[in-house]
Amino acid sequence: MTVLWNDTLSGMPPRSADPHLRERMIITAARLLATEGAVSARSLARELGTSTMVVYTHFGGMDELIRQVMRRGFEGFGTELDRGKVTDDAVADWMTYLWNYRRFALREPHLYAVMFGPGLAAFRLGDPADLVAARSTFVSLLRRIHACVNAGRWEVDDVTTAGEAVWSGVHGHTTLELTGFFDAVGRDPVRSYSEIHTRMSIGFGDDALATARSLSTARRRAVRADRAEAASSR
Amino acid sequence: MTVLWNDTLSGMPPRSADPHLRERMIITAARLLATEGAVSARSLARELGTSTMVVYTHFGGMDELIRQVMRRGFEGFGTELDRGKVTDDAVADWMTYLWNYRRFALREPHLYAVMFGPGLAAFRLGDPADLVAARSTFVSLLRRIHACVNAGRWEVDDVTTAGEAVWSGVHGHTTLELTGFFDAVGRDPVRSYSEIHTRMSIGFGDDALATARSLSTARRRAVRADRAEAASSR
DNA sequence: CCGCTTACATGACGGTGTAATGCATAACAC
DNA sequence: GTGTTATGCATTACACCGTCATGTAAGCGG
Repeated sequence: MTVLWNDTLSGMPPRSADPHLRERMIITAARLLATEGAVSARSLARELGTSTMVVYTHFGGMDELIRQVMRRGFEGFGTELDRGKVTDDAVADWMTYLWNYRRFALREPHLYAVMFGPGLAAFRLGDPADLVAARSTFVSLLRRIHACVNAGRWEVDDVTTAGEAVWSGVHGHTTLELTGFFDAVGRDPVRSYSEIHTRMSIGFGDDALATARSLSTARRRAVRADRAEAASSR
Repeated sequence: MTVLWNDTLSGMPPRSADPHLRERMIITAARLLATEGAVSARSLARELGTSTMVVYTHFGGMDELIRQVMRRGFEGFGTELDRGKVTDDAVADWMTYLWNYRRFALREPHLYAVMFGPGLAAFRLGDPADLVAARSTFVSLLRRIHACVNAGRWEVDDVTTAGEAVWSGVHGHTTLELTGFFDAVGRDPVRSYSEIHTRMSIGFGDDALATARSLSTARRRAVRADRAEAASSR
C-alpha cells in the first residue's frame, strides 16, 4: 500500500510522469470549487484528463484533497486579513480586520464553506496542521484585540474569550449573509455587520463616540478596498 | 401529473390507502435525521416499508420533504424559545432566550443544520411560508429586546438591526460549537457564549454590574432547565 | 537485463436522487 | 351495478457520487 499522500513521512517528491500533478490537482479542485461550487473526483479527473484514481494515489481520498484546498484557503485568508496596516486607531484597525474577513467570505463563498462548514471542518478531522492553520488567522484577530486594550480603548479580562465572542459574531453574520438571508428579507447586511462591531466595541469599554468615529474610518477603508478589488477583477 | 404535494391548492386530504402516510413520512424523516444524522429517499422507504417513489407522489422530491421537516423544526424551536417567562429583569429574560436557543441546537444538531445550514435553507428556496416560520422565532427575540428598551436598560435605535446583530452572534457561536471547535481547542463554550451576551448588553447601554447580575440569573435558570431536560430524557 | 516498486487506467460495487413505466384500486358518471 | 378515468404506489432504470480490486506500463536498483 502506498503512503505517498502522507507527505510528512516521504520527504522525497513523487517520481511521477507529471511531477506537478499533485499541485495541479489542488489548484484545479480550488478552481472547480470556486466556479462550479463543487468538486467531485470525476469532475476533477475530467478536468485534468486523468482517472479518478489519482485522487487516491496522491491523497488517499477526497477528504484529504478537500483539506488541502482548505489549507490553501486559510493561507489566502490569512494574507487577506493581514492586509490592514497598524495605525494609531486600534479599534478601526480591528474593524478593518472584520471587513476584510467579510470581503474574503463573499468573494470565495464555497471556499469559506469548506473551511468553516460542517462535515469537513478542520476541527472535526482533528489534524493538528489544519488546526494550526485555522488558529493562525485567529491569533491575528487576537493581536488586534490586544492593540485595542493596549491603546486604553478596551478593558478585556481574557483576550481569547473576547476573540471567540467576536469571531462568533462575524462568522454567524457571514454564514447568514451567504445563505441569502438578508437578500430574502430585504435588509442591509452592512448595517447589521456594523452594529455587531459597534456594540461589541462599546461592550468592551470603548467610548460610544470614539467607536462611531473608528467605524466610519474602517468603513472608508473597506469601501476603498472593495473598489480596488472590483477594479482589479474588471 | 399529480399535484398532491401542493397542499395549498388541494384542500382535500389524499384519498390514499394509508391517509397518514404523508404525516408518517415527515415524522420518520425527522427521526432518521435525529438518530442517523441523515435522511435519504431509500432509508426512508426502507423504514416505512414503501418504495422511494412515495417521496415524489407526496412531496415532489427530497427537497420539499426536508423543508417540511424544517418547518416542524421551527415549530419546536419556537415553543422552546418561548418557554421563558417574562419577569422584571428584561435582560435576564433576553439571555434566557439565548440559552434556550443554544439548548435546542445542541439537542437537535442535525435539525438545526437543516434549518439554518446552506443548501437547503429556507431563505434560499424562497418559500414565503418557510420565511414566516423562521421569522416568527426572530420576532420572539425582537420582543425580548424591546422589553430591555422599555425597561430602560438598553438604548437601541433600530430593534431589527439589533436583533440581527444578536442573532449573528448566537448563530455563529452555535455553529462553531456544533462543528466541534471548542472541543478541539479545549475551551469552554459557555464562557464565550456568556461573553457575547455580556458585551452585547453593555454595548446596548446597560450597566456592567446590572448585566453581570442578569447573566448569573439567566445562567441559574439555564442550568435548572438543563437538569430538567436531562431528568426527563433519563 | 531482471525484478521490484509505483503511478495511473479500467471496470465494478454500493450509494444517492430522480424519471419512465406499469398496475391495481379508488372515485366517479351513467 | 358497471364501465371509465384518475391516482397512489411499485418496479425498473439512469446518471451521478466516492471508493476498491485489478491490471498495466514505466521507472529504478541490482
